[in-house]
Amino acid sequence: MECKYCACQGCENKRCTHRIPLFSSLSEEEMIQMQSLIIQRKYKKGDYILVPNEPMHCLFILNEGVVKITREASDNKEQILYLLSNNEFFGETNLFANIPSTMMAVALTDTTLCTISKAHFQGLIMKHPAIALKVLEELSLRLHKLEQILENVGGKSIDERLISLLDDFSEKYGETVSQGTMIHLPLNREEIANYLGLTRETVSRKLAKLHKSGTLKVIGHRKILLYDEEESSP
Amino acid sequence: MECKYCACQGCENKRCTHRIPLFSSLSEEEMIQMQSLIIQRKYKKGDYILVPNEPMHCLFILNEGVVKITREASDNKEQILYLLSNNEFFGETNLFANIPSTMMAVALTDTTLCTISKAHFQGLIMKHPAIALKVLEELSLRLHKLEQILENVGGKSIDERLISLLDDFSEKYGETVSQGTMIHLPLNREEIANYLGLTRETVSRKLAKLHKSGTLKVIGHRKILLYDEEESSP
DNA sequence: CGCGCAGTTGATTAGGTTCAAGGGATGTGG
DNA sequence: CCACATCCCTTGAACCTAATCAACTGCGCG
Repeated sequence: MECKYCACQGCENKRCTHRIPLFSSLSEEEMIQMQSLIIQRKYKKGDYILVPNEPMHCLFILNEGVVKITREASDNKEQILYLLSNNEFFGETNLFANIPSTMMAVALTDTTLCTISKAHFQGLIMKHPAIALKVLEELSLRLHKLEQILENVGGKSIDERLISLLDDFSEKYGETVSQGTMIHLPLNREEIANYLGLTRETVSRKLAKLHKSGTLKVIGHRKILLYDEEESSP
Repeated sequence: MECKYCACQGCENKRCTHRIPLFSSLSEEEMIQMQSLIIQRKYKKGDYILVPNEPMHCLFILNEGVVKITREASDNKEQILYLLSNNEFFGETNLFANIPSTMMAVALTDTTLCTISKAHFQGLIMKHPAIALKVLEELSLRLHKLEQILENVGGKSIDERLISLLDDFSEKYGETVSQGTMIHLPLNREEIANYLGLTRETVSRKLAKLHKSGTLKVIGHRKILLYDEEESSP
C-alpha cells in the first residue's frame, strides 16, 4: 500500500501523523501540511537525545525505539521518570511552559523520532483548536498516570511496585511463549532500581524471591519469563 | 472600585476570571461572556466537593479556601495528591480525558469556587485557542510539579521531603513574625503523613527532632514556628 | 473543669541499604 | 569454537531507619 502523505522525509510509509491520535482530527490536506513541518531524526543506542539545560524546544514523537527520560536525583542517582515506546510523545514541558529543562533523554535502542518545532506546533494549535483538545487529553492522561505512579510509590509496597513494573514490561516488551510471557528487559538491574527508587541489590533479591515462589524465571541478564497464572483474584 | 464583570453571581468584586492567568488572553467583552458561564459554589469546612465515581464534569477554580485532593491508596489509607489554594484550578482530568474518576476533593476550610461545565469550556477553547495554550501551560506546570514530587519521593530522604513540605507551607500558609515564619497548618499530623507517605508517629518524631535541632518550634497542634536561618547555601 | 482525641514517646520488629565478596553471563580474541 | 576477561549480577552479613504496637500526655473542646 502506497503512502501518499509521506512528505516527511524518511518516514518511509510509516505515516507518523496518521498513527498518532494527536492528529486524528486533521483533514487529509492538513496532514500533508503537517508532514512538511516534521523533521525526522535518528539516534543510535546509547545516544543522548536531550541533556539538561539544553532544551530542544520541539515536540518529539517516538517512531521507533525505546527512550528513557530521567532526571538527576540527589546523590548522583538518576531517577527514571518515563520509558517511552512507539507513538508516545515527549517534550511538552518545554513547549508550553517556560520551565528550565532538567530532563535527560537517552535512546535505549536505535531510535527514530519525528520532531515539530515549538513555533510550528503553536501555530498549528491556533489554527486547529481540536488538536489542542487532543493534546489536553493526552496531557491529562499523562497526569493521571503520574498520579497513579505517585500513589504507587507512596502507598504500595515495594513488592507490588516491582510486580506492576513487570506487568507493564510484559505488555510493552513481552512475547507470548508456551509457558507464559518472555520479557526482553529494556533496562538493567540498576535502571530498574532507579525506576522504582531502590538499589540494584534489592531488585536482585526481590527477583530471586519471585523466582523461588514460582512466579517467574530469570534468564540471563536481559530476559525474564513471566509464568501465566490463572489467579482468580477475589 | 466597582466590578463591571461580575455577571458571576456572588463573586462580589472578586472578578475571578480576571485574577486567573488562564483567561488572561480574553478581551473584556469575552470576559463578560465567560462570567455568564460560571457557576459559583460554596462549601463548608469538611464538605466533600468531589467523591470517587461521581465526577463533576466541570473545571473548578478555587476562589477562597483550601482543598485537599486525595485518592484511596491500598490498605484504606488516603494518599494526598494536591493541596489547592486560591486561584488554582482542578478537574481537568475529567474534562479532557475520559478517565474514571478515583479522586476525592474535600474542603479543609470554608471554600468558594467557580465552576465551568465541560461543554462550555470545550466550546470556549474551540473559539479561543489561546486559552488552550494557557491550559496547556498550566497542565505542563502541574506535570512538572508532579515530576518533581515523584523525584522527591523516589530520590530524596524523608527528612528532606518534610523540610520541603514545611517550606511550601510557610509560603502558602505562613505569616511573618519577628523570629521567623508562623505556619498555620492546614493538615493534621496524619494528613501530613498521608501526603509524604509516612505514618503519623514518624512525622511526630521528625518534628521533635527538628525542634531539638533548633530549626522550628511546635506550638500546639496546628501551628509551627519556622525560625529564620541565614544559611548561605553554596 | 474534665473529658476525649490528636499527638507524643518508647520498645520492638521488619525490611532495605550498605559494604563486601563471590558467581555467572556476555562478548572478544586467539 | 573455546578460553578468558570484564562487567553485571547475585548473595551474605551488619547496620539503620521507619513501621508497628502500645502506653502515655496534653491540647482543645464542650
